[in-house]
Amino acid sequence: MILLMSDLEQVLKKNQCLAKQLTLGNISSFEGYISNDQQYQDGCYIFRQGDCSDKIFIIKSGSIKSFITSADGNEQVIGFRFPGEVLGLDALDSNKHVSSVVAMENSVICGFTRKYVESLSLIDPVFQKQIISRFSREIIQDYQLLMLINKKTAEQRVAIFLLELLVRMNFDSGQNIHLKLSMSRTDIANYLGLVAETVSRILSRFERLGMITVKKKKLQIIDEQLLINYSTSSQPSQKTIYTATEEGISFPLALLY
Amino acid sequence: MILLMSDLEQVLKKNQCLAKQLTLGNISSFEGYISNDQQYQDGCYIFRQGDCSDKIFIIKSGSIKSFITSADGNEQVIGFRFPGEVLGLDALDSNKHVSSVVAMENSVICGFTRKYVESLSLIDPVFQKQIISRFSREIIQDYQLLMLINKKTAEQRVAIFLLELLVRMNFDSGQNIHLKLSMSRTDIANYLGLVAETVSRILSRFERLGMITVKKKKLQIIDEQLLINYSTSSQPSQKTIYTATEEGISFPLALLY
DNA sequence: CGACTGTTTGAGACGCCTCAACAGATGTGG
DNA sequence: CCACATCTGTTGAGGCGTCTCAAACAGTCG
Repeated sequence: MILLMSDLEQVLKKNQCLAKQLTLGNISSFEGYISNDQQYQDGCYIFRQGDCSDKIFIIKSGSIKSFITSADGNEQVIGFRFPGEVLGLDALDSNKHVSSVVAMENSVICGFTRKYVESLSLIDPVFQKQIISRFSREIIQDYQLLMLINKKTAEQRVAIFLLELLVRMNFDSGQNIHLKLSMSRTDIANYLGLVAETVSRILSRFERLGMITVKKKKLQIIDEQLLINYSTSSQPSQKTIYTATEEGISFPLALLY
Repeated sequence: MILLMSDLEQVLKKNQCLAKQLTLGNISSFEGYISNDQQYQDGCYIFRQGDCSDKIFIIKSGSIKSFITSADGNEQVIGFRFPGEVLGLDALDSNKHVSSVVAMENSVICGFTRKYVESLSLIDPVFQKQIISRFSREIIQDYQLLMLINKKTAEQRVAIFLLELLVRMNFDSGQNIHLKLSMSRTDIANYLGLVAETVSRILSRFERLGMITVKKKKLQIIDEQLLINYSTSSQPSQKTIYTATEEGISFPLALLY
């Protein structure tokens, strides 16, 4: 029994690093403890819906989209993920992925087996807490997306989407923020429950209104406050207060609350 | 250290019961290991959005709805839950509920503290596995609801909703199934991204077509196969195959795949 | 250079929402 | 017991937001 504990304690050391990694997104300095570290080209699949797999993944660089496909071939984009974020939590029930994940640009992603995650969770309370938090946040994000699609107009959805991108990509608020839309108009539309034409029209409208400039995949935020106003239904001139939380999980979607 | 382990082993016994409970939904026979066991009247809140709490709950009898409220007062029904299902997983990130949960009829619900859950997870691999599976399923359910709202017509949504109810309430397939709609038309509509009038109209239409009968909250399924056909977009006469999974997590929503 | 994909813009159609009126059930007070 | 209010659910008419369809343009690749 004592032998067992000493074994565990060895693994524990590794864990706390992984726990930190999950917490801080400070990924590159924990190479030694990561099993697979792999580069994916633009358009390559990390995994596909139906794949039997017990891995979860953390994005180190790049960006990916995840989506589910229905029997009739319909695709539903579930979300876009950026460095520091986790993939594959949906497979931990049946060891089968229910979504597909594809790189939107050249990306580096590392994976952990389910067994690894479970073992670490059993040993390290901090790591366990982190995993549970990740799950919980994933659920919260889904809730917010649900309300976005169900209750907001097309304009509001696009405005909120842009604001979400801003914080997910860790930009500071400020004037003239440049960001790259790594996903296509079709993907954005699908994610927001719209069609590509509607997204295009609204982006053009926002540009005419002086809120943004768009040129292909290059997007510049000119007037963030105006964008925030557009994202809220009623008062276009009210001040919106950011409820700052420990991590940038959902600042702009938090506008929904 | 040995003392510690013996302490843990004591708790372990309890755990495996709780693990079973989570697995099988065979709830009533594990009274001794459940902390709080509480009765809620129709319309009473189990918890409210914003409540600081670290509890998760399991429904023993009755039915509940969970929803989130936006800043402008908009409500979005997230889901309906029935006996054996879990509530409150969204609070395990920040120890603050992001959704509200209210009983739709007199219900019995028991709660566990986060600490309890975490401790058990650390000790009992089976329990830990169960908790992770629950999280994973919650995410999968959200994905499916997303696709439902984003990609299906109003008729399909209602058809799928009825089929989902059927399996969630553990009815066998068959002719002339009676079930009770414990939620209001407004709640159904909100859940499906519609308005109450649309739901009412579609239910009436389904009745005219001989698929169901509705009288207030009493609903009878006359022709389940026809309902299944309606839930799929294209071919109204194709045979739909149920992919049977271990537990009734999402049979009818699985029609989406 | 042509073929192809992704994006933009316009015109028209349609599905669902909005608004309104009504019916049925339930509860309350006289 | 009835009159009245209230609440949920039903049904109809009209309006609007988004989709559909179509065309043109830009960028990329062979």
